[in-house]
Amino acid sequence: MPELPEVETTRRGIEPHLLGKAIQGIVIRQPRLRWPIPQRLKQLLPGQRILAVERRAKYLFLRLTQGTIIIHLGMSGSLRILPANAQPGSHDHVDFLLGEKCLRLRDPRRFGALLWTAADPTKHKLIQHLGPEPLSSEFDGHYLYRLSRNRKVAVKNFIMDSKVVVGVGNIYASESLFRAGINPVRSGHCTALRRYMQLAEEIKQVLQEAIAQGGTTLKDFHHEDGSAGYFAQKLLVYGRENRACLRCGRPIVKRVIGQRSSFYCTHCQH
DNA sequence: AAATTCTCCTGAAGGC
DNA sequence: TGCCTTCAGGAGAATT
Repeated sequence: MPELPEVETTRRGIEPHLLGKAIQGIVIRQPRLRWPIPQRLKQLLPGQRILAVERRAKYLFLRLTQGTIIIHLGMSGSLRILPANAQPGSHDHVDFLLGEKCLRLRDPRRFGALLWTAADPTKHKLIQHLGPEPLSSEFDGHYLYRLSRNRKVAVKNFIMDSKVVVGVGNIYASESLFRAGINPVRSGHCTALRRYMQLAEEIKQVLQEAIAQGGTTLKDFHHEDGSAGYFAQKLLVYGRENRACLRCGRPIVKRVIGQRSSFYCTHCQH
């Protein structure tokens, strides 16, 4: 399930294969993703060059000569660079043809999106209301503390709210809360500044470490060449229900918070 | 306004 | 072995 580190890993993986390349065409085998893939891309794309490959939150931008392609990988999406004639599998929905190579979008669960905009993509309706990037200087403990004053939701839900901060999905929320010693159920407004200071730092650290490891491969995530990420081996609480807490040895608890499974240590996290 | 619930979809895993 | 059920999950939309 691609979270921010996996999307950034994907971006870094595909970027060198795409920069400056001309798109010769697009093959859409299955247009029904989260939103229909615009069919006019078939006319729009041929001849355009890819000028930049950027990321904002979990969205990827392919900046073209005219306009920008916006891609979201949903929870099972992946992008790979393949020979143009590679046989497509059943969930390989889209190919961008780049001469001898192609950029292929696979998304078995089809929660992802592939859109196009002529305007500034950061002003796009899906993008413009997003909170700050977690790795930016704008995001810190003071910021979290300030925004949380009237929020009664669990701190885990609070940091997973993309209007608060982007890119903190279920896995990394659990991990950063464990590292910061905060019980995920604790309500946002009952969490002190010094706790938010540490939490913000742990979020930055866990995301940076995951990017350095090439992302977390649990089920669906693979690199642009099909290889796996290694951060799963560094997870301290996620998926470790009933196993010993790596700090105190007591069993890790699994509980559903806001419709999402959360893993934590009731002894180490308050 | 904030918080919760619903929804999209398919593969994996568990029960019988 | 195979069918059936349940679960996972990002995030917008709908609802309370």
